[in-house]
Amino acid sequence: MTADSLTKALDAAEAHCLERGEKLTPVRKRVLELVLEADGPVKAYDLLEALKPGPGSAKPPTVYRALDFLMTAGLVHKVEALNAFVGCSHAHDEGGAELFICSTCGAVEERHGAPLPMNAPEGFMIQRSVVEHFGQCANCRPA
Amino acid sequence: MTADSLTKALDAAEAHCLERGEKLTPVRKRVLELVLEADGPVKAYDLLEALKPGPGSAKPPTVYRALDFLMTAGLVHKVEALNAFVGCSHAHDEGGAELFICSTCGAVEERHGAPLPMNAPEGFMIQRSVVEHFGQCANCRPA
DNA sequence: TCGAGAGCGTGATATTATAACATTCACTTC
DNA sequence: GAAGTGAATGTTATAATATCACGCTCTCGA
Repeated sequence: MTADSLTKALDAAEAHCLERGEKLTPVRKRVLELVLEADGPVKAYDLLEALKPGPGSAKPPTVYRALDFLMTAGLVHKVEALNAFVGCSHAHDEGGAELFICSTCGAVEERHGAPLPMNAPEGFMIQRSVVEHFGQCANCRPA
Repeated sequence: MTADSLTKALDAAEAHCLERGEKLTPVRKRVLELVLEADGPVKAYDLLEALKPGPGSAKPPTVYRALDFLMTAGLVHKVEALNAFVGCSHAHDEGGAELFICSTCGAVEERHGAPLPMNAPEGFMIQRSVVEHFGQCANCRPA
């Protein structure tokens, strides 16, 4: 992501939060920036390290709170199978996304409107879905 | 699960392992039994507690090794979003299952042959998929 | 001014998982 | 049978992930 598009994404995120009546505080903004800058899924403790250059600040709760906020706002997704987080450039309020994660280069593609399962158990009411596909993206695919 | 069907499931699991040229050792069998007995997803450290009544044995690697073996054999699945494990009554060698987990009673339904995503990125080759749906099963669904 | 609530700092601790190395045991090969 | 081999397990320690609990400092409005 270029510095320019990063700035734009952060501005858009800020606007998105304001619409929701919430604030993208400096800590939250910095965490979102770090997640968006990364090439792939980022670990919470790597974010923590990256935040450290501040004074004594940056303990685990700081980064987990920011991530919770960003997830609730739909700006970041958690990759459950990796215990890692990815940025979501186009904020959306729906919960679920379908993630395609390249195991080689780490690139993550996000899709929405996943086809809902044809074969859910009778009467099962879905509230939240986790859908993560791991494999090789077009670039990394063996010839 | 009744004691009878549990016994049958364990026997079937043993046969399944033998077909694969592997052994369902006592530790592995006991872990599988505990997972199958549970009403829903089980945590690794709960299994560890349940194994303890043996002498000094049962340290974390014991249960994680057994779980790895059982997952590889297709006898157990990991629920990534919960860091928990569920038994799979009908062993199968394919990797992926689609899980429906009731957040109220903890019941887990498993389906295979999930509808594959219509909208995968061009050229993306899927190797492993994690598909977990959380919600209310027919019994727990509010009226 | 003052209370209320959100956000954050801080220290401690809980939970989940793996690394690294020693031991045991069944099996085979001499 | 003795010695070698490999899979499984035991054992100690530690890494990695996540949350709790408490208190401070703002801002905002009554």
